[in-house]
Amino acid sequence: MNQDRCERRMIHQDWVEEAREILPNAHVIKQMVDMLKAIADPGRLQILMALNVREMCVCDLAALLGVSESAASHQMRLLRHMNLVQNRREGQMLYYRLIDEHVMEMIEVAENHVAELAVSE
Amino acid sequence: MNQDRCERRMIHQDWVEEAREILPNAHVIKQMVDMLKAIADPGRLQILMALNVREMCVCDLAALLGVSESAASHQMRLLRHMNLVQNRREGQMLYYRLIDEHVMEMIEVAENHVAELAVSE
DNA sequence: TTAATATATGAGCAGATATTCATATAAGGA
DNA sequence: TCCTTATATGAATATCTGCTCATATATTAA
Repeated sequence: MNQDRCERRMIHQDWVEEAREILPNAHVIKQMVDMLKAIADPGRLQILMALNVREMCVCDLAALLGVSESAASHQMRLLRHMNLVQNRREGQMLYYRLIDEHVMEMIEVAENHVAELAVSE
Repeated sequence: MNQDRCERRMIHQDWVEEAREILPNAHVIKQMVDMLKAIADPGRLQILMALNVREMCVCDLAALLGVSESAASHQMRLLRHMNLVQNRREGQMLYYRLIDEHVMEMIEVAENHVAELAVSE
């Protein structure tokens, strides 16, 4: 098995053990990844950036991205389940807004990163 | 077509247009998403956090994650192509290290986010 | 109550992504 | 030179993800 071979070939066992100690547990890693995955999609990223300006309804977001309302609604469900957005009903429409300030912090870091890439190219 | 229906049903055309103006262009969005996707994976996230402590070789990283060296090498290629890590040869081994400071900024925000989730639960 | 609008949701499909397996390359030692 | 070790890589497979389509729910108006 590869697993065994790798155990035998592990070069710096002390480094690996130290790394294991500083790494968060599997549950925390999963929560971090879930949040990152929520942002790591062109559609959802644009939705989050748009909602940072003002709340919007599903049809607006669908029009913004040029996708069906069903597709937009699926994305909003995902963001809702990740506790990144909330909605407010006004008549027939649901207005979505951001509820998490960390998301925009991360998006800003990503923007800065890309801006620096552009300079260094 | 759904697309047309949605255009017809767009509720706040002015909001949508304003959102379009503040959104980065498609190329920038893609670069941001590529970077986020690179981090949004349990294996790569742990690799990046481990490399933040010290450089490591592929076999160490494979052992750390409990995956084959081939799988680890594929992940490293991806991170390399994203310009997030660099390697340095020392004899037969390649030592990988971080070359991007934004990645850890983002990972720290994600960590804080999860820590706050834990408090509010 | 019936019809229309706005959104939600489940199932299924298509495209993307990660892993495995086999093979290739690069360096060191015999 | 030949063998071993460490890593890289292409192809195939398996899993995941996002979209579409059909249908359901909730609200408003007639």
